[in-house]
Amino acid sequence: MQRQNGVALWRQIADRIRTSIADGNYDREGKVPPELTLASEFGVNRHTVRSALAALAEEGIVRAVQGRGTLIERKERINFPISRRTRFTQGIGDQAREKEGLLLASSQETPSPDIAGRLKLPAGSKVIRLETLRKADRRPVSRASSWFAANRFGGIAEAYAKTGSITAAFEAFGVKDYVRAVTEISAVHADAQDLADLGLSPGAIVLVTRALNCDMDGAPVQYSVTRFPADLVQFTIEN
Amino acid sequence: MQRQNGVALWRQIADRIRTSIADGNYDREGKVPPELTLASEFGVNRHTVRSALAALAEEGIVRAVQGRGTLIERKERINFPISRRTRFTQGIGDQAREKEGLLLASSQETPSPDIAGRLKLPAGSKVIRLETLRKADRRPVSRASSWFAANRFGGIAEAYAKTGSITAAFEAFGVKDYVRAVTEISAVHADAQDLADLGLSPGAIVLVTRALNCDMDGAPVQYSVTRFPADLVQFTIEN
DNA sequence: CTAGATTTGTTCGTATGTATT
DNA sequence: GAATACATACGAACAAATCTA
Repeated sequence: MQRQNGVALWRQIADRIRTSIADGNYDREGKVPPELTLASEFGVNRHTVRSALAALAEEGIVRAVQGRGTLIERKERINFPISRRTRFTQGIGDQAREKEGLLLASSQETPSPDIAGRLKLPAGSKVIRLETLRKADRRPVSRASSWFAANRFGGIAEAYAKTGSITAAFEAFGVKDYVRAVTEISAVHADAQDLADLGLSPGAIVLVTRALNCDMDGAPVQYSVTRFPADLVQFTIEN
Repeated sequence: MQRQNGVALWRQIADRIRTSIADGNYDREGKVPPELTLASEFGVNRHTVRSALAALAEEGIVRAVQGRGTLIERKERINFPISRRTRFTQGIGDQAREKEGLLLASSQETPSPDIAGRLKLPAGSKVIRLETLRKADRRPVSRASSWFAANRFGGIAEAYAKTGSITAAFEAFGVKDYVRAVTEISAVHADAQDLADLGLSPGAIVLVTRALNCDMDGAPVQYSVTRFPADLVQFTIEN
């Protein structure tokens, strides 16, 4: 365990305990080992372990009870399958009881060269941008920016706001079906926006997907950049 | 930019600049904006920005030159395609000149329930574990633990050590072809092992894949957990 | 039920790292 | 580079809640 490298010891330890919980290492007992045990395992003071556990308690992952120990409140990650037929709501399935899709903002704008290229738009085209937030069981699980060709999908913001579903909104525009063409996955540290929107703390990890959806004629209909809290989400690709 | 959250300001800023570089935001100039510009952008003191840039220089990402500015030395991420026919060496393709595969260690052991289940092994079976490190242009790009059924692949460690390729090693055991059945992707903070093996600094992000390969009869032949430095690697899924 | 062992909660003090001016 | 304020980390000791024999 290193010191003096810009990341506080207690946060490094919090990260390791969080991973251990997600990996199911403490499933037997349903609680984390005692503070003194963890302290000697990590070779640090008990105060440092306590700071780490306090951070995890803040995140709702554990709950400390005097005399009993530190109980695990929430452990598994939500799994998102990625396939040709990726659908957000279906993907979550029954991994969460309450599912919510919010439209944060929408606007019409001139696309960046990158986005125009991905959507194969002719020069001078406009796009509609949707900013959306998805929650599962009250917790934010994704924050997406999506772009659509304005001439084909004018008014999609209203359709999404009404239904809370991209699939339903597409149907209103005659797109009965669509498929995921490409997905890029990377991971970065949460930025200020992520901290606010996804309710994360600095140093948290965000999984970023850049995805292109096409209609059944192979024409791009949606390009989106979605950010997921990495401690809550993983992806599965089945071939 | 938040303080008091376990991650030093200079490291948060280093992370953001690193991401900006990887996203190509400074491609125009080939260098990072002046320290005073960055300082006012992030709302911090110039000393703090200097600490951040010093850390990035330590990682070999930038190089400060007095009078000229802070030049970008290395920027793009390596892209790994994930598909039914995922092959490591082919995947890198011509994104790197020098490619290297090292066998760090190998052993025969009793599998954990998780691993026995993934490989569909009968109770009491043994497995062979391979610890491998891959480099591209001298930099470590992945660190893998792989498990194989011992009764079918006894001696695969030697075959891998000789060829540096799983595909070649499989051929020696009569597995002419294999396919990727499932890939799980998640992201965590680098642990002590990652810091050492992948040459990362604390707080760095590691992309973790858990992959199952099957032979053409659909029988599992390899389960592996691979860790990639997130600032160097991204994944692409084409459907 | 009591007594002792376990485990978390709290309060001192001291030294070092971080960030600003 | 120096001075200052705050955050981080360690150590020792004791208090309070819970469990166990």
